[in-house]
Amino acid sequence: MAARQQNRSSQGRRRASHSMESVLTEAVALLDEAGAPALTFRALAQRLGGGVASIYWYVANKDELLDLATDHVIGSILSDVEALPGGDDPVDDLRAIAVTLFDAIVARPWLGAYFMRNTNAQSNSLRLYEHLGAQTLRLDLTARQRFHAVSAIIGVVVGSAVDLGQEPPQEVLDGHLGRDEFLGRAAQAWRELDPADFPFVHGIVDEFDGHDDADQFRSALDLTLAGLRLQAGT
Amino acid sequence: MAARQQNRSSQGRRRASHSMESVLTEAVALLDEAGAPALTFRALAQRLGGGVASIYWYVANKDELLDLATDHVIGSILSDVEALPGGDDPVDDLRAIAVTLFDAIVARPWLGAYFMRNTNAQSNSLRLYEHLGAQTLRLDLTARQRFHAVSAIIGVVVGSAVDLGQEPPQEVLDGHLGRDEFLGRAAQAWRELDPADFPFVHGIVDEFDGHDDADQFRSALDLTLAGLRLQAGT
DNA sequence: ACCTGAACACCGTTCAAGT
DNA sequence: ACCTGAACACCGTTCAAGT
Repeated sequence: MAARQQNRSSQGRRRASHSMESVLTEAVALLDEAGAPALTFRALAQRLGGGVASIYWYVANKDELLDLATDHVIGSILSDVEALPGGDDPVDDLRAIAVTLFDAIVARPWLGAYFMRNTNAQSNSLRLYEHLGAQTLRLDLTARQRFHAVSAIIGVVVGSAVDLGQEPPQEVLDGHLGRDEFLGRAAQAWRELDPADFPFVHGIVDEFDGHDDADQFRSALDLTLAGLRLQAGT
Repeated sequence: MAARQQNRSSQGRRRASHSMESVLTEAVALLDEAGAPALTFRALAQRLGGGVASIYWYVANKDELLDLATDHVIGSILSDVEALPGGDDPVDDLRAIAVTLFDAIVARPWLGAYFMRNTNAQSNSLRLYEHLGAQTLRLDLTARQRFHAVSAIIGVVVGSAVDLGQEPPQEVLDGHLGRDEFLGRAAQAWRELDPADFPFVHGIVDEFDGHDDADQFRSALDLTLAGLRLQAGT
Protein backbone atom coordinates (compact mmCIF):
# COMPACT_ATOMS: atom_id res chain seq x y z
CA MET A 1 0.00 0.00 0.00
CA ALA A 2 1.86 3.06 1.22
CA ALA A 3 5.37 3.45 -0.03
CA ARG A 4 8.17 2.53 2.37
CA GLN A 5 8.78 5.53 4.53
CA GLN A 6 12.02 7.32 3.77
CA ASN A 7 12.85 7.55 7.41
CA ARG A 8 13.09 3.81 7.82
CA SER A 9 16.46 2.57 6.76
CA SER A 10 17.10 -1.13 6.28
CA GLN A 11 18.33 -1.15 9.89
CA GLY A 12 14.83 -0.30 11.14
CA ARG A 13 13.55 3.02 12.42
CA ARG A 14 16.31 5.62 12.37
CA ARG A 15 15.42 9.22 11.86
CA ALA A 16 11.98 10.72 12.38
CA SER A 17 10.72 13.30 9.93
CA HIS A 18 8.20 15.89 11.03
CA SER A 19 6.46 18.90 9.61
CA MET A 20 4.89 21.99 11.10
CA GLU A 21 1.51 20.49 10.32
CA SER A 22 2.16 17.22 12.16
CA VAL A 23 3.71 19.02 15.11
CA LEU A 24 0.61 21.18 15.55
CA THR A 25 -1.83 18.34 14.92
CA GLU A 26 -0.22 16.18 17.57
CA ALA A 27 0.07 19.11 19.96
CA VAL A 28 -3.65 19.75 19.62
CA ALA A 29 -4.37 16.04 20.06
CA LEU A 30 -2.48 16.06 23.36
CA LEU A 31 -4.33 19.16 24.52
CA ASP A 32 -7.67 17.67 23.54
CA GLU A 33 -6.99 14.37 25.25
CA ALA A 34 -5.73 15.60 28.57
CA GLY A 35 -5.60 19.38 28.75
CA ALA A 36 -2.79 21.88 28.94
CA PRO A 37 -0.58 19.99 31.44
CA ALA A 38 -0.40 17.07 28.99
CA LEU A 39 1.39 19.12 26.38
CA THR A 40 5.07 18.69 27.17
CA PHE A 41 7.94 18.58 24.71
CA ARG A 42 8.72 15.04 25.79
CA ALA A 43 5.15 13.79 25.33
CA LEU A 44 4.93 15.53 21.98
CA ALA A 45 8.27 14.13 20.81
CA GLN A 46 7.16 10.64 21.75
CA ARG A 47 3.98 10.97 19.70
CA LEU A 48 6.00 12.24 16.77
CA GLY A 49 8.39 9.34 17.18
CA GLY A 50 11.45 11.55 17.51
CA GLY A 51 13.59 13.43 19.99
CA VAL A 52 12.62 16.45 22.05
CA ALA A 53 15.08 18.83 20.49
CA SER A 54 13.70 18.43 16.98
CA ILE A 55 10.54 20.30 17.97
CA TYR A 56 12.69 23.37 18.42
CA TRP A 57 13.31 23.36 14.72
CA TYR A 58 9.65 24.31 14.27
CA VAL A 59 8.94 26.53 17.27
CA ALA A 60 11.16 28.82 19.30
CA ASN A 61 9.71 27.84 22.67
CA LYS A 62 6.64 26.52 24.42
CA ASP A 63 4.78 29.81 24.28
CA GLU A 64 5.07 29.85 20.53
CA LEU A 65 3.96 26.23 20.38
CA LEU A 66 0.84 27.12 22.34
CA ASP A 67 0.18 30.19 20.20
CA LEU A 68 0.48 28.21 17.00
CA ALA A 69 -1.56 25.28 18.29
CA THR A 70 -4.27 27.72 19.30
CA ASP A 71 -4.21 29.43 15.94
CA HIS A 72 -4.38 26.04 14.30
CA VAL A 73 -7.70 25.18 15.91
CA ILE A 74 -8.99 28.71 15.46
CA GLY A 75 -8.59 28.00 11.77
CA SER A 76 -11.40 25.48 11.95
CA ILE A 77 -13.48 27.70 14.20
CA LEU A 78 -13.08 30.36 11.55
CA SER A 79 -14.54 27.98 8.97
CA ASP A 80 -17.54 27.42 11.22
CA VAL A 81 -18.00 31.15 11.60
CA GLU A 82 -17.72 31.74 7.89
CA ALA A 83 -20.31 29.03 7.29
CA LEU A 84 -22.84 30.92 9.42
CA PRO A 85 -25.82 32.05 7.31
CA GLY A 86 -25.84 35.72 8.37
CA GLY A 87 -29.07 37.65 8.60
CA ASP A 88 -30.33 41.19 8.35
CA ASP A 89 -29.69 42.04 11.99
CA PRO A 90 -26.01 42.69 12.72
CA VAL A 91 -26.53 42.22 16.46
CA ASP A 92 -28.05 38.79 15.90
CA ASP A 93 -25.11 37.94 13.68
CA LEU A 94 -22.72 39.03 16.42
CA ARG A 95 -24.58 36.75 18.81
CA ALA A 96 -24.34 33.82 16.43
CA ILE A 97 -20.59 34.26 16.04
CA ALA A 98 -20.06 34.60 19.79
CA VAL A 99 -22.10 31.45 20.43
CA THR A 100 -20.03 29.59 17.86
CA LEU A 101 -16.87 30.66 19.68
CA PHE A 102 -18.30 29.63 23.01
CA ASP A 103 -19.29 26.21 21.70
CA ALA A 104 -15.80 25.67 20.34
CA ILE A 105 -14.32 26.46 23.74
CA VAL A 106 -16.77 24.14 25.48
CA ALA A 107 -15.50 21.39 23.20
CA ARG A 108 -11.89 22.32 23.97
CA PRO A 109 -11.71 23.81 27.46
CA TRP A 110 -7.95 24.32 27.26
CA LEU A 111 -8.60 26.94 24.56
CA GLY A 112 -10.03 29.32 27.15
CA ALA A 113 -6.62 30.24 28.46
CA TYR A 114 -5.07 31.08 25.08
CA PHE A 115 -7.97 32.28 22.98
CA MET A 116 -7.36 35.66 21.34
CA ARG A 117 -4.24 36.15 23.36
CA ASN A 118 -1.83 37.10 20.69
CA THR A 119 -3.22 38.29 17.39
CA ASN A 120 0.29 38.79 16.06
CA ALA A 121 1.38 35.19 16.03
CA GLN A 122 -2.19 34.07 15.50
CA SER A 123 -3.27 35.04 12.02
CA ASN A 124 -6.53 33.12 12.15
CA SER A 125 -7.39 34.99 15.32
CA LEU A 126 -6.99 38.24 13.47
CA ARG A 127 -9.37 37.04 10.76
CA LEU A 128 -11.86 36.04 13.42
CA TYR A 129 -11.50 39.47 14.99
CA GLU A 130 -12.20 41.07 11.63
CA HIS A 131 -15.26 38.87 11.20
CA LEU A 132 -16.76 40.02 14.47
CA GLY A 133 -15.86 43.60 13.75
CA ALA A 134 -17.40 43.51 10.29
CA GLN A 135 -20.83 43.19 11.88
CA THR A 136 -20.30 46.40 13.81
CA LEU A 137 -19.68 48.22 10.54
CA ARG A 138 -23.36 47.71 9.86
CA LEU A 139 -24.30 49.55 13.06
CA ASP A 140 -24.41 53.28 13.62
CA LEU A 141 -21.41 53.59 15.89
CA THR A 142 -18.20 55.57 16.17
CA ALA A 143 -14.90 53.82 15.53
CA ARG A 144 -14.20 53.85 19.23
CA GLN A 145 -17.58 52.33 20.03
CA ARG A 146 -16.95 49.61 17.47
CA PHE A 147 -13.56 48.84 18.94
CA HIS A 148 -15.01 48.68 22.43
CA ALA A 149 -18.02 46.64 21.35
CA VAL A 150 -15.89 43.90 19.83
CA SER A 151 -13.58 43.93 22.83
CA ALA A 152 -16.59 43.60 25.11
CA ILE A 153 -17.98 40.63 23.21
CA ILE A 154 -14.62 38.87 23.22
CA GLY A 155 -14.42 39.70 26.92
CA VAL A 156 -17.72 37.94 27.56
CA VAL A 157 -16.54 34.88 25.66
CA VAL A 158 -13.17 34.79 27.37
CA GLY A 159 -14.68 35.52 30.79
CA SER A 160 -17.01 32.53 30.45
CA ALA A 161 -14.29 30.45 28.87
CA VAL A 162 -11.89 30.98 31.75
CA ASP A 163 -14.55 29.61 34.03
CA LEU A 164 -14.90 26.52 31.87
CA GLY A 165 -11.18 26.08 31.44
CA GLN A 166 -10.69 25.70 35.17
CA GLU A 167 -9.42 22.26 35.81
CA PRO A 168 -12.10 20.47 37.71
CA PRO A 169 -11.04 19.48 41.21
CA GLN A 170 -9.34 16.16 41.69
CA GLU A 171 -12.48 14.32 42.83
CA VAL A 172 -14.25 15.18 39.59
CA LEU A 173 -11.27 14.11 37.50
CA ASP A 174 -11.06 10.85 39.39
CA GLY A 175 -14.67 10.21 38.52
CA HIS A 176 -15.65 9.91 42.16
CA LEU A 177 -17.82 12.94 41.71
CA GLY A 178 -19.85 14.19 38.75
CA ARG A 179 -20.16 17.87 37.96
CA ASP A 180 -23.68 17.93 39.39
CA GLU A 181 -22.58 16.34 42.64
CA PHE A 182 -19.74 18.82 42.81
CA LEU A 183 -22.03 21.81 42.28
CA GLY A 184 -24.48 20.28 44.74
CA ARG A 185 -21.82 19.98 47.40
CA ALA A 186 -20.78 23.63 46.97
CA ALA A 187 -24.45 24.64 47.00
CA GLN A 188 -24.96 22.75 50.23
CA ALA A 189 -22.10 24.67 51.84
CA TRP A 190 -23.76 27.89 50.74
CA ARG A 191 -27.09 26.84 52.20
CA GLU A 192 -25.43 26.40 55.56
CA LEU A 193 -24.23 30.00 55.69
CA ASP A 194 -26.09 32.43 57.88
CA PRO A 195 -28.91 33.87 55.73
CA ALA A 196 -28.62 37.18 57.52
CA ASP A 197 -24.99 37.51 56.38
CA PHE A 198 -25.51 36.08 52.90
CA PRO A 199 -29.01 36.99 51.70
CA PHE A 200 -28.00 37.10 48.03
CA VAL A 201 -26.15 33.81 48.09
CA HIS A 202 -29.15 32.18 49.74
CA GLY A 203 -31.47 33.70 47.16
CA ILE A 204 -29.59 32.27 44.20
CA VAL A 205 -28.27 28.98 45.55
CA ASP A 206 -31.03 27.01 43.82
CA GLU A 207 -30.10 28.68 40.55
CA PHE A 208 -26.46 27.91 41.10
CA ASP A 209 -27.13 24.26 41.94
CA GLY A 210 -27.00 22.32 38.69
CA HIS A 211 -26.81 25.46 36.54
CA ASP A 212 -25.91 25.30 32.87
CA ASP A 213 -22.76 27.18 31.82
CA ALA A 214 -24.27 27.83 28.41
CA ASP A 215 -27.24 29.62 29.99
CA GLN A 216 -24.90 31.72 32.03
CA PHE A 217 -22.91 32.64 28.96
CA ARG A 218 -26.01 33.43 26.90
CA SER A 219 -27.34 35.75 29.57
CA ALA A 220 -24.06 37.62 29.87
CA LEU A 221 -23.87 37.94 26.11
CA ASP A 222 -27.45 39.14 25.87
CA LEU A 223 -26.88 41.87 28.44
CA THR A 224 -23.91 43.15 26.44
CA LEU A 225 -25.78 42.96 23.16
CA ALA A 226 -28.81 44.71 24.65
CA GLY A 227 -26.51 47.50 25.74
CA LEU A 228 -24.96 47.63 22.30
CA ARG A 229 -28.37 47.78 20.62
CA LEU A 230 -29.27 50.70 22.82
CA GLN A 231 -26.03 52.46 21.95
CA ALA A 232 -26.56 51.95 18.22
CA GLY A 233 -30.15 53.13 18.48
CA THR A 234 -31.42 50.04 16.67
CA MET B 1 14.60 46.32 71.30
CA ALA B 2 12.89 43.19 70.03
CA ALA B 3 13.36 40.13 72.17
CA ARG B 4 15.88 37.57 71.01
CA GLN B 5 14.08 35.32 68.56
CA GLN B 6 13.42 31.85 69.91
CA ASN B 7 14.62 30.31 66.67
CA ARG B 8 18.12 31.59 67.15
CA SER B 9 20.11 29.30 69.34
CA SER B 10 23.47 30.36 70.70
CA GLN B 11 24.98 28.56 67.70
CA GLY B 12 23.39 31.10 65.31
CA ARG B 13 20.38 30.64 63.10
CA ARG B 14 19.00 27.15 63.42
CA ARG B 15 15.32 26.56 62.94
CA ALA B 16 12.99 28.91 61.10
CA SER B 17 9.52 29.48 62.47
CA HIS B 18 6.71 30.47 60.15
CA SER B 19 3.02 31.10 60.34
CA MET B 20 0.19 30.96 57.83
CA GLU B 21 0.19 34.74 57.86
CA SER B 22 3.87 35.10 57.01
CA VAL B 23 3.68 32.38 54.35
CA LEU B 24 0.87 34.21 52.56
CA THR B 25 2.39 37.64 53.00
CA GLU B 26 5.68 36.54 51.46
CA ALA B 27 3.89 34.61 48.70
CA VAL B 28 1.97 37.76 47.77
CA ALA B 29 5.18 39.78 47.91
CA LEU B 30 6.80 37.42 45.40
CA LEU B 31 3.76 37.58 43.13
CA ASP B 32 3.69 41.37 43.33
CA GLU B 33 7.39 41.74 42.62
CA ALA B 34 7.71 39.44 39.64
CA GLY B 35 4.43 37.77 38.78
CA ALA B 36 3.18 34.21 38.93
CA PRO B 37 6.35 32.49 37.67
CA ALA B 38 8.28 33.99 40.58
CA LEU B 39 6.25 32.11 43.16
CA THR B 40 8.11 28.85 43.64
CA PHE B 41 8.41 26.83 46.80
CA ARG B 42 12.14 27.33 46.75
CA ALA B 43 11.94 31.11 46.37
CA LEU B 44 9.30 31.29 49.05
CA ALA B 45 11.29 29.10 51.43
CA GLN B 46 14.33 31.31 50.93
CA ARG B 47 12.35 34.43 51.81
CA LEU B 48 10.99 32.72 54.88
CA GLY B 49 14.49 31.66 55.82
CA GLY B 50 13.65 27.98 55.99
CA GLY B 51 13.43 24.79 53.98
CA VAL B 52 11.04 24.04 51.12
CA ALA B 53 9.26 21.21 52.83
CA SER B 54 8.09 23.30 55.77
CA ILE B 55 5.69 25.18 53.52
CA TYR B 56 3.79 21.95 53.10
CA TRP B 57 2.87 22.16 56.74
CA TYR B 58 0.67 25.14 55.85
CA VAL B 59 -0.64 24.26 52.40
CA ALA B 60 -1.34 20.96 50.71
CA ASN B 61 0.08 21.95 47.33
CA LYS B 62 0.79 24.87 45.05
CA ASP B 63 -2.80 25.24 43.94
CA GLU B 64 -3.90 25.73 47.51
CA LEU B 65 -1.06 28.20 48.05
CA LEU B 66 -2.30 30.24 45.11
CA ASP B 67 -5.91 30.04 46.27
CA LEU B 68 -5.02 31.22 49.75
CA ALA B 69 -2.69 33.94 48.52
CA THR B 70 -5.45 35.18 46.25
CA ASP B 71 -7.99 35.14 49.04
CA HIS B 72 -5.53 36.96 51.21
CA VAL B 73 -5.35 39.95 48.88
CA ILE B 74 -9.08 39.78 48.19
CA GLY B 75 -9.44 40.45 51.88
CA SER B 76 -8.05 43.93 51.38
CA ILE B 77 -10.04 44.45 48.20
CA LEU B 78 -13.10 43.58 50.24
CA SER B 79 -12.23 46.36 52.67
CA ASP B 80 -12.04 48.80 49.79
CA VAL B 81 -15.41 47.64 48.53
CA GLU B 82 -16.99 47.91 51.96
CA ALA B 83 -15.61 51.43 52.28
CA LEU B 84 -17.48 52.50 49.14
CA PRO B 85 -20.11 55.13 49.96
CA GLY B 86 -23.08 53.45 48.22
CA GLY B 87 -25.81 55.53 46.63
CA ASP B 88 -29.45 55.30 45.74
CA ASP B 89 -28.90 53.62 42.36
CA PRO B 90 -28.02 49.93 42.68
CA VAL B 91 -26.63 49.82 39.14
CA ASP B 92 -24.26 52.67 39.91
CA ASP B 93 -23.20 50.84 43.05
CA LEU B 94 -22.54 47.71 41.00
CA ARG B 95 -20.38 49.80 38.70
CA ALA B 96 -18.42 51.25 41.56
CA ILE B 97 -17.71 47.79 42.97
CA ALA B 98 -16.67 46.43 39.58
CA VAL B 99 -14.34 49.37 39.00
CA THR B 100 -12.78 48.80 42.41
CA LEU B 101 -12.14 45.18 41.47
CA PHE B 102 -10.67 46.18 38.15
CA ASP B 103 -8.35 48.71 39.77
CA ALA B 104 -7.12 46.08 42.20
CA ILE B 105 -6.30 43.77 39.32
CA VAL B 106 -4.51 46.53 37.44
CA ALA B 107 -2.32 46.96 40.50
CA ARG B 108 -1.71 43.19 40.70
CA PRO B 109 -1.94 41.73 37.20
CA TRP B 110 -1.22 38.20 38.43
CA LEU B 111 -4.58 38.30 40.21
CA GLY B 112 -6.41 38.07 36.90
CA ALA B 113 -5.69 34.39 36.51
CA TYR B 114 -6.95 33.37 39.95
CA PHE B 115 -9.61 35.90 40.78
CA MET B 116 -12.94 34.34 41.80
CA ARG B 117 -11.73 30.95 40.78
CA ASN B 118 -12.61 28.97 43.82
CA THR B 119 -15.15 30.43 46.22
CA ASN B 120 -14.81 27.37 48.43
CA ALA B 121 -11.25 27.84 49.49
CA GLN B 122 -11.59 31.58 49.13
CA SER B 123 -13.88 32.84 51.84
CA ASN B 124 -13.21 36.50 51.13
CA SER B 125 -14.21 35.88 47.52
CA LEU B 126 -17.55 34.61 48.69
CA ARG B 127 -18.09 37.76 50.74
CA LEU B 128 -17.20 39.84 47.71
CA TYR B 129 -19.66 37.82 45.66
CA GLU B 130 -22.35 38.50 48.24
CA HIS B 131 -21.52 42.19 48.16
CA LEU B 132 -22.04 42.40 44.42
CA GLY B 133 -25.18 40.30 44.64
CA ALA B 134 -26.66 42.41 47.40
CA GLN B 135 -27.02 45.28 44.94
CA THR B 136 -29.12 43.13 42.65
CA LEU B 137 -31.55 42.51 45.51
CA ARG B 138 -32.51 46.15 45.12
CA LEU B 139 -33.48 45.59 41.49
CA ASP B 140 -36.69 44.08 40.19
CA LEU B 141 -35.28 40.81 38.90
CA THR B 142 -35.91 37.09 39.24
CA ALA B 143 -33.45 34.97 41.20
CA ARG B 144 -32.10 33.58 37.96
CA GLN B 145 -31.64 37.05 36.51
CA ARG B 146 -29.78 38.11 39.62
CA PHE B 147 -27.51 35.08 39.46
CA HIS B 148 -26.77 35.71 35.80
CA ALA B 149 -26.29 39.45 36.29
CA VAL B 150 -23.60 38.97 38.93
CA SER B 151 -21.93 36.27 36.82
CA ALA B 152 -21.95 38.63 33.86
CA ILE B 153 -20.34 41.44 35.80
CA ILE B 154 -17.65 39.15 37.19
CA GLY B 155 -17.19 37.88 33.64
CA VAL B 156 -16.50 41.40 32.39
CA VAL B 157 -13.96 41.98 35.15
CA VAL B 158 -12.25 38.65 34.60
CA GLY B 159 -12.34 39.00 30.82
CA SER B 160 -10.56 42.35 31.03
CA ALA B 161 -8.28 41.07 33.76
CA VAL B 162 -7.09 38.14 31.71
CA ASP B 163 -6.04 40.60 29.06
CA LEU B 164 -4.06 42.59 31.59
CA GLY B 165 -2.56 39.52 33.23
CA GLN B 166 -0.93 38.48 30.00
CA GLU B 167 2.75 38.57 30.50
CA PRO B 168 4.07 41.29 28.30
CA PRO B 169 6.37 40.05 25.54
CA GLN B 170 10.03 39.75 26.30
CA GLU B 171 11.00 43.04 24.67
CA VAL B 172 8.66 44.95 26.96
CA LEU B 173 9.95 43.16 30.04
CA ASP B 174 13.50 43.88 29.02
CA GLY B 175 12.61 47.52 28.87
CA HIS B 176 13.68 47.78 25.25
CA LEU B 177 10.11 48.60 24.36
CA GLY B 178 7.42 50.49 26.22
CA ARG B 179 3.79 49.48 26.12
CA ASP B 180 3.02 52.31 23.69
CA GLU B 181 5.79 51.29 21.33
CA PHE B 182 4.58 47.74 21.53
CA LEU B 183 1.00 48.70 20.70
CA GLY B 184 2.27 50.98 17.98
CA ARG B 185 4.25 48.19 16.40
CA ALA B 186 1.21 45.89 16.35
CA ALA B 187 -0.90 48.74 15.01
CA GLN B 188 1.60 49.28 12.23
CA ALA B 189 1.33 45.64 11.20
CA TRP B 190 -2.44 46.05 11.06
CA ARG B 191 -2.16 49.15 8.91
CA GLU B 192 -0.18 47.17 6.39
CA LEU B 193 -2.97 44.63 5.89
CA ASP B 194 -5.07 44.86 2.78
CA PRO B 195 -7.95 47.24 3.64
CA ALA B 196 -10.26 45.27 1.36
CA ASP B 197 -9.72 42.15 3.46
CA PHE B 198 -9.66 43.90 6.83
CA PRO B 199 -12.01 46.90 6.69
CA PHE B 200 -12.90 46.71 10.38
CA VAL B 201 -9.34 46.38 11.57
CA HIS B 202 -8.37 49.38 9.45
CA GLY B 203 -11.29 51.33 10.84
CA ILE B 204 -10.29 50.86 14.48
CA VAL B 205 -6.51 50.72 14.28
CA ASP B 206 -6.18 54.32 15.46
CA GLU B 207 -8.36 53.50 18.45
CA PHE B 208 -6.30 50.44 19.19
CA ASP B 209 -3.01 52.32 18.95
CA GLY B 210 -2.23 53.65 22.40
CA HIS B 211 -5.61 52.68 23.83
CA ASP B 212 -6.30 52.69 27.54
CA ASP B 213 -7.25 49.34 29.10
CA ALA B 214 -9.38 51.12 31.68
CA ASP B 215 -11.48 52.73 28.93
CA GLN B 216 -11.97 49.38 27.32
CA PHE B 217 -13.08 47.87 30.60
CA ARG B 218 -15.41 50.73 31.40
CA SER B 219 -17.12 50.45 28.03
CA ALA B 220 -17.61 46.71 28.36
CA LEU B 221 -18.97 47.18 31.87
CA ASP B 222 -21.31 49.96 30.75
CA LEU B 223 -22.76 47.81 27.98
CA THR B 224 -23.54 45.06 30.47
CA LEU B 225 -24.99 47.49 32.99
CA ALA B 226 -27.11 49.18 30.33
CA GLY B 227 -28.50 45.77 29.44
CA LEU B 228 -29.16 45.05 33.09
CA ARG B 229 -30.93 48.36 33.59
CA LEU B 230 -33.17 47.56 30.66
CA GLN B 231 -33.92 44.15 32.10
CA ALA B 232 -34.78 45.57 35.51
CA GLY B 233 -36.95 48.23 33.93
CA THR B 234 -35.17 50.98 35.85
C1' DA C 1 17.99 21.43 6.20
C1' DC C 2 16.59 18.76 9.78
C1' DC C 3 17.16 15.43 13.55
C1' DT C 4 19.51 13.26 17.87
C1' DG C 5 21.40 12.26 22.76
C1' DA C 6 22.89 13.98 26.54
C1' DA C 7 23.30 17.52 29.54
C1' DC C 8 21.79 21.72 32.44
C1' DA C 9 19.14 24.27 35.56
C1' DC C 10 15.00 24.23 37.45
C1' DC C 11 10.43 22.65 39.07
C1' DG C 12 6.61 20.42 42.75
C1' DT C 13 6.32 16.90 45.99
C1' DT C 14 7.60 13.26 49.41
C1' DC C 15 9.68 11.28 53.42
C1' DA C 16 12.40 9.77 57.10
C1' DA C 17 14.47 12.18 60.47
C1' DG C 18 15.17 15.80 63.65
C1' DT C 19 13.58 19.17 67.57
C1' DA D 1 3.53 20.49 66.50
C1' DC D 2 6.53 22.09 63.27
C1' DC D 3 10.86 22.17 60.64
C1' DT D 4 14.90 20.06 57.77
C1' DG D 5 17.91 17.79 53.98
C1' DA D 6 18.03 14.99 50.60
C1' DA D 7 15.93 12.58 47.22
C1' DC D 8 12.58 11.63 43.17
C1' DA D 9 10.37 12.33 38.96
C1' DC D 10 9.59 15.66 36.01
C1' DC D 11 10.01 20.05 33.39
C1' DG D 12 11.84 23.59 29.23
C1' DT D 13 15.87 24.60 26.83
C1' DT D 14 20.59 24.21 24.80
C1' DC D 15 24.30 22.36 22.10
C1' DA D 16 27.68 19.78 19.78
C1' DA D 17 27.23 16.28 16.83
C1' DG D 18 25.20 13.53 13.36
C1' DT D 19 22.85 12.75 8.53
